[in-house]
Amino acid sequence: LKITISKIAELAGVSKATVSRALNNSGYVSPKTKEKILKIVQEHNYVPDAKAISLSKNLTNTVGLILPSTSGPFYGEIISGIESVFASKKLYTLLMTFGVSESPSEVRNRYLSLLQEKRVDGLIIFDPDVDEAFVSKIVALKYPCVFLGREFPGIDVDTVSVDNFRGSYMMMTHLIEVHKFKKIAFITGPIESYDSNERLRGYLYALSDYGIKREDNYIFRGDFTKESGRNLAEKILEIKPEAVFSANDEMALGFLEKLKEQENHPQIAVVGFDDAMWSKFIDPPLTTVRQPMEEMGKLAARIILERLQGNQSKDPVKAMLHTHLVVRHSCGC
Amino acid sequence: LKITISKIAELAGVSKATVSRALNNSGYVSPKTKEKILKIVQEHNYVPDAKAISLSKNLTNTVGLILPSTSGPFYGEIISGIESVFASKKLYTLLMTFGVSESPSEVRNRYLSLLQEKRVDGLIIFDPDVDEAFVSKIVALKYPCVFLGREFPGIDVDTVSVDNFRGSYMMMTHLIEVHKFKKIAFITGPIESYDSNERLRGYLYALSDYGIKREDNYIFRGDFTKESGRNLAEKILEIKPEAVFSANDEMALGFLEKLKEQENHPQIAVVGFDDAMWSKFIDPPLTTVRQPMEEMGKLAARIILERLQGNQSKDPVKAMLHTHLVVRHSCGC
DNA sequence: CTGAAAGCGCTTACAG
DNA sequence: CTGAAAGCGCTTACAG
Repeated sequence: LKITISKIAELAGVSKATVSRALNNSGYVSPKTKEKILKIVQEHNYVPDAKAISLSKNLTNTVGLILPSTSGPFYGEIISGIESVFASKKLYTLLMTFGVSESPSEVRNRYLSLLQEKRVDGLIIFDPDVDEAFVSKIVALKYPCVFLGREFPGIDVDTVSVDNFRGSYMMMTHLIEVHKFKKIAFITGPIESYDSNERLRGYLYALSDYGIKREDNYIFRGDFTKESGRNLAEKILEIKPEAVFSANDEMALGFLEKLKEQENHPQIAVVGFDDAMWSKFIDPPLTTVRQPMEEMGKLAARIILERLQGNQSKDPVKAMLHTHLVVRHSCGC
Repeated sequence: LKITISKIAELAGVSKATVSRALNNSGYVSPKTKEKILKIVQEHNYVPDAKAISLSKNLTNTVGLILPSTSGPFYGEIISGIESVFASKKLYTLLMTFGVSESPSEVRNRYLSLLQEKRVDGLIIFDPDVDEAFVSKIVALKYPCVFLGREFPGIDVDTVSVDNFRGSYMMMTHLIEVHKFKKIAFITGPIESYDSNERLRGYLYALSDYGIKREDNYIFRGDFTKESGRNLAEKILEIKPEAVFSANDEMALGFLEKLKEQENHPQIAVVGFDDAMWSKFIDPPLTTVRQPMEEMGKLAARIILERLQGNQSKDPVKAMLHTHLVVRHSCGC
């Protein structure tokens, strides 16, 4: 019943090797036999089994894409960036997302095993909290891998990250130069978040560069959830800031909502980071920093592609993409 | 260099078959030899090659997930629904999205070939515009396949869809019973959209059931984009409706934005469909209909799983999930 | 230009 | 309880 290369060979009166050559345009095949073979292939609607090809070539033409569970705004963009370069190259994407109930180490073992089982030819990994030890472990496997959203200066691995520091700094420049704000509160993300720390660093550097004294009680610790922005609102209002810079849009929204619930609430500028899908729709439309997630996906895909095509030994790519200030009305503009 | 089952067998002084049995707990292996084998496996960090297993078992443990390019609100939810049931079952997801520049037939051939190449064991397909002929073609391949968001009553195939008709009808009930509206305009999607047509059908049935005369000039043809909602606004306002029911949230938003730009604009109820990620954040928060996308993903995954476990011949599952009315303020509540 | 044969790394009757 | 052997469906030197 099942139609294989042997059947085709038999029907065409040639060997499997010749059929293989005809199908792959590899080696010489006389035009006549080739034509005959292709005709039979057509008639029987024969398509070679990818599993067999994979085994004999030791190549799956598949790369694993690892993303956090969050159905956040940008994961879709990363995916489309990647897919747009893979589709034309006959490369496939094996998607693995984190389960909410899984521990970080379970997740990591799960995606590590994709490589160990040789189920994929390489990996694109967006794992915000991964540690250097694990990255080194992955790298030791010698498969093409690119990490997204993080930098590992000491490790010989490809990374594509986003300039959080600079984005944050630009936002501060806007608040300070355009709006003349001096009393600017900052809401951080979780203490272990690399992104949050970079954004905080941008805030602090800008203050320093503009000669504004840093006040530690202007810095509030959130956890990236909208709730935390809400809960912090009261305490933040006590210091009577001119502006509140939140390390992400969610917390900015939480703060804004709580703010609007106060009667006679003060006019405070509120800005965020991420440019979430809804940021432009809220009231007032949120001034924020946009991360080039689609570009990130595209670049990662191109890097993997190049590695797959044999440039395994080239120097690691350490790319950092620029963020863009998105000025809307919540800053007072 | 590469460590295979043969090496392990050699090191353990047994045959490959025995190693295979020890690893898979298939057949009998004496505790002693099993222990010895497992120890060596550990030491050498041996992980069997998934490609080889796939070939010999003719099973990839992978299912293809086909989604439109749109990084829309619900695709993320579908994915997490699917992943949540696959992760624990050692099933993998091959993700394929539509390229914007691709023709529908190119796209379909691309995902059809996943099956023909035996790259996946089954398919979960969200292809809003697929035609019956193609569905039949897929079905003929005899692989487990479930179609999302559409029904094919005449075809022996699993489907998981959403009750657009009922969702639309419920919305109308709300507008008519709670708000006593009679003059309700409707904005459709593209004429060929199945979803749009079902939603329109709900609108028309409700009118009829409540004895409200249907006025054809209350129905406006949009194309699901925000722009089309905007562009239709002027014409819609001419008929002075009490409420505008848009076949999706995007167009409702477009209409709302245009409406708010008019000075002294009338108080018109505006409601949508989809419960997009941003719908609750806009001003006023949008009353809409929520589709249970995560559930959809979960159910599809469970169906595929069951088919994969051998219940290939069972009757096709024709599931239709309920939508939920999400009442916020844009309807006047 | 073509074929026989070995190989990719597993699994699985079958025989003992 | 274990091993020898065939098989999964391809590719690819090698020889001619």
